[in-house]
Amino acid sequence: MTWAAILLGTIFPERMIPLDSSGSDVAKGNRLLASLPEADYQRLRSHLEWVEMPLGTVLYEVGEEITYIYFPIRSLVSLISVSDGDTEVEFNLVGNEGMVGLPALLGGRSTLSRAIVQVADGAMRIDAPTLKARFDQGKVLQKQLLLYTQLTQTQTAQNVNCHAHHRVEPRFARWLLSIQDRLQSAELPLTHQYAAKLLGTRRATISEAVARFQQGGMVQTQRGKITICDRAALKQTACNCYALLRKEQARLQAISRNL
Amino acid sequence: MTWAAILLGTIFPERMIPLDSSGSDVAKGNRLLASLPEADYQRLRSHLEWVEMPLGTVLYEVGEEITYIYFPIRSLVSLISVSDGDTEVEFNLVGNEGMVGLPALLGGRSTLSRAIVQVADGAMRIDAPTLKARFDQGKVLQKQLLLYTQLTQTQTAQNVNCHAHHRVEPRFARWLLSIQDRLQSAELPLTHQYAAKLLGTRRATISEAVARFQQGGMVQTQRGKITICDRAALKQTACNCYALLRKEQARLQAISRNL
DNA sequence: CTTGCTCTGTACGATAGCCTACTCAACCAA
DNA sequence: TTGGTTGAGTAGGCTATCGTACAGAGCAAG
Repeated sequence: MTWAAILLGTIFPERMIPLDSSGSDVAKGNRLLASLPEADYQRLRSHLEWVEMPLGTVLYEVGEEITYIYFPIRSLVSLISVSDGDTEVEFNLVGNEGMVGLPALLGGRSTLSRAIVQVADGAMRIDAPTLKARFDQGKVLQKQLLLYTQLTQTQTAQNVNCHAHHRVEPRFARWLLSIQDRLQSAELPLTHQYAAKLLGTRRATISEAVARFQQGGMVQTQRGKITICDRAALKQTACNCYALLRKEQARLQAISRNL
Repeated sequence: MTWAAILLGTIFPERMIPLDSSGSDVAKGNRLLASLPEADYQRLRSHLEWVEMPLGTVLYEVGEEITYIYFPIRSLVSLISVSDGDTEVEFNLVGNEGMVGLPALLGGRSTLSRAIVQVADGAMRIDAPTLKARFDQGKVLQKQLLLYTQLTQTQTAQNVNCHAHHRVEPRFARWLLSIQDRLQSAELPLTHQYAAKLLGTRRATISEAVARFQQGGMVQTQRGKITICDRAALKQTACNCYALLRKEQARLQAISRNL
């Protein structure tokens, strides 16, 4: 972001929201923002600012006060639980369907997890206290964000089940699918090392799974990139956590739309 | 519950709240209720009704509308995620520090999990729409329940980590400790079979772990019962998820008290 | 074109936890 | 006392995954 843009942003904050090729509001690229009632959205709009998020950016750290809330657009953010030193796992994945920074709304200010950019691009961000103030007014905005809270809770719970009962291969397949859903692209920029870390397993195990997927014609790979070729076959391989969560997400979003 | 009690309850609902030996309100045996501002609590009081909960009672089922919200007292409720047929895992454990039925407040009405009584005794319950109406008024009641929501989210996320990285033995040790915390009793009524199901493992694996605990003098066992003898040693064996969550729980409860 | 770094393919031994299944012990009811 | 039921100890073979490790391949910078 240039200094000019920052200055413009200060004086005319809405100028900071870039327009996409069709001239429409890029912020609507986040489906959670897009689904807000237009009046609520307009009230928030001037507080939203576009930020670029390079790979590996830490949006909040364990125990650190959350100052901004992010609505990813074409980017992907992993929520990671850390226990002993370097043992991490992803327990939630946020793309254009959600937001990062819920603990700020729930009142805890910080949390035991880390939010880190897994696929680089941008997000709309908003000052946490500002959004919290709107949230605390109740109304539809609050109800929608609470439904999103329930969705993340459900996803996390399903991940417990998945880690307890499902083998790496189906879990990995599910994970690839859920990334594709959030990115709306078949090219997933990830290294085996990184995937292993997020899935809580070894790199070698991931490499072996990738090899099998490739043999089955489900994916193609290049260095640092996995491209999904056969979504249907991958769904067959994935555990049914995938289907269950998709359905539940649809249900909750339907409630959200009818508020 | 006798018919007389039910009738009394209908006419004078507060009569259904039993008094403990010291003559004080049993409902305060639930710490979440006890921590509410006295005014909020008094407004809820007449809607709260005491229920006995035998072992195995299902408080809500997968996909089923949640009609009551429960505040356990001397009882323990497991929240269970189900995927394929009979593969289950506990992703959260609720005792006198919490409540069962959050999805009713968050707006989803139902959820993908099951709530089942793991240690029998009682609970105060309230009609879900009634509590939701109070909740939707905002204020301190809402803020406290949202903080509790964050706590459960954190616990669930930690469980993902725990299942991904920790062996059965430390996980089991942690689980025993967290049960004791919630029951405030060293005698834990559980069968190996049941523990195995909740921890997502085999009965034999639990039996072996119990044998080792017993050899180390940490627990004593009788048929269907595990008694904790040496809490300190058990803490040594448990993974540090235990310590992490205890600390976070204390932090969130401190915020809650100062609202 | 070389150098160096990161990503990936693959291998081998070790093992925790799985599946199955049999036996014995505790408790309950008749 | 007896018989039935449920909980607990234990065992043998199996395998997915781990830990570690090494070598080749892609890519960027000099």
